[in-house]
Amino acid sequence: MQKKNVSELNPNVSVDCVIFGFDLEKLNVLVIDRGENELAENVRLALPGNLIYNNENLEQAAYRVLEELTSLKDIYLEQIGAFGDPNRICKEADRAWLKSIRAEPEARVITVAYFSLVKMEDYMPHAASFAKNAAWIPADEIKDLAFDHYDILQAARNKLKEKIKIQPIGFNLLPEKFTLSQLHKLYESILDKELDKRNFRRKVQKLDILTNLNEKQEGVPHKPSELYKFNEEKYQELTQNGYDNFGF
Amino acid sequence: MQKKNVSELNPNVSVDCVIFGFDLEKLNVLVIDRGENELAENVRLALPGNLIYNNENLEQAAYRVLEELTSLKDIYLEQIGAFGDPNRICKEADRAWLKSIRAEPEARVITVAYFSLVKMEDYMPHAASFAKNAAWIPADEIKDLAFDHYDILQAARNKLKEKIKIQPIGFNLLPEKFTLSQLHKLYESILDKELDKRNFRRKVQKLDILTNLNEKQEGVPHKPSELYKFNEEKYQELTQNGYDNFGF
DNA sequence: TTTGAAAGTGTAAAAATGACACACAGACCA
DNA sequence: TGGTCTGTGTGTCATTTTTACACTTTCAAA
Repeated sequence: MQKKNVSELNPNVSVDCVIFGFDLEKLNVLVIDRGENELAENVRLALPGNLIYNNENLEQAAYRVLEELTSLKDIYLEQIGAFGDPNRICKEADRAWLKSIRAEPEARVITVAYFSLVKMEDYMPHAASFAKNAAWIPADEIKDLAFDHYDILQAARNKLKEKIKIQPIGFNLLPEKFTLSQLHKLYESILDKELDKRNFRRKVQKLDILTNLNEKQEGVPHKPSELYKFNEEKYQELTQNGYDNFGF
Repeated sequence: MQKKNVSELNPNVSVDCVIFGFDLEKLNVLVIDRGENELAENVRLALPGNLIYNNENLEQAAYRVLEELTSLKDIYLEQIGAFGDPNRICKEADRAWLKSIRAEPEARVITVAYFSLVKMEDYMPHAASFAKNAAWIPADEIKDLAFDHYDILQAARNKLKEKIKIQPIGFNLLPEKFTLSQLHKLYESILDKELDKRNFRRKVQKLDILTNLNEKQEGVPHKPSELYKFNEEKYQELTQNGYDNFGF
């Protein structure tokens, strides 16, 4: 057997990324539009992903995919799990598309999915770096995706839901300065249920991980809201001292 | 490229299983002893696992590994995640061992780990079916394992810990009839902390998923305990009606 | 019959949760 | 300039949940 070149692509393992963003109204997902050619409407969209290189680990591969697409680094990233149904590449359109780009639609590919949380303001469609074939789509409006990516998306949403009950990772989706209402809406979007305003605020206050910036929103046609930022130091302090309950 | 035989082994993807058992005292893990030849003490033990076949999905592969080893079917099984560090096969002893069984220690293998929960009584060392090179080892006594299996074991324990806070999967580890004390000890083993006896019992009672069998332990040198069984119907009923809180 | 060992049981204080309604500040418009 | 619109921000009470804590019971074995 020939000596392997360690930096070649592994034909059997890919990573896919569910990249979440929050537009202060609802949860969005960054998807790739593969274009109209021979592709039915419902599978034009796919999650960004790629085969891994033999010399990188899975998480590195996910970061690479993310960075190649968005130029963003230091992003919150977490593994969802592996998806490896032998029939996950069963849609005819997917097979055709694969053939067009790498000519091995018969290969068994298992994929390891990651979800990442991005401040949408850092990667908006009008930015020069925004990939031409990428788009933010509201998570609720996605009805189908290529391959098994719709399943992966649902798994990602569930994982995010569970995770945010335990850790305040939601702050990765918000701008540096945000209002309590925005935070509130974020939790409602992720948990997919209404939360009582006053009870929500009480709970957040008790967590004691927000700093009031003593600034107000400007230009809004109503009473301006106070702005807050996430206080990472305080959070670290709390968790290191064994604080446990960031649950919602 | 030659036509692929779908039932061949995929050289790049394996599954490994963390099989938990509970001896009514502590949590145990089923490990494979690879024997003394050229292997340092700390890496003689490994998790059961194998390469996947190209025509089976990941979960099927995990069930296959489990059944090949224990002859057990219909076991609780859940994915932990994928582990794919390029250096996960770095220990010299592991490379030597791999060479001895399949001669491709250079191949990049990512593994998808599962944990499963087994009633230990169904698979005890003295049974005819018990694999000669397998052994139940108390989870706390395992200090190292082959490859990255020690990391996988820790991930499995964490996953189990999180899961049991949400769902009463612990019953998969107990015999059909069990005492509240045994259940109590199980939760303490998994959560790795003491739980107040009375508070624990009160909580369990409120879950209302146990049936009192109105039988007592026999032959114990102290007040005999009442025996209970897990009431699956009641559990299904509760969960389907949106009951949510099986937390500990 | 005594001893040892685990089973089983209740209460009170503190904390967390859930339900609920109105005054306020600014923008905009007539 | 006064009125309207819109989202912001705030407190309380009843209920449930959590936590901490100690003694009596039952059986086997000595």
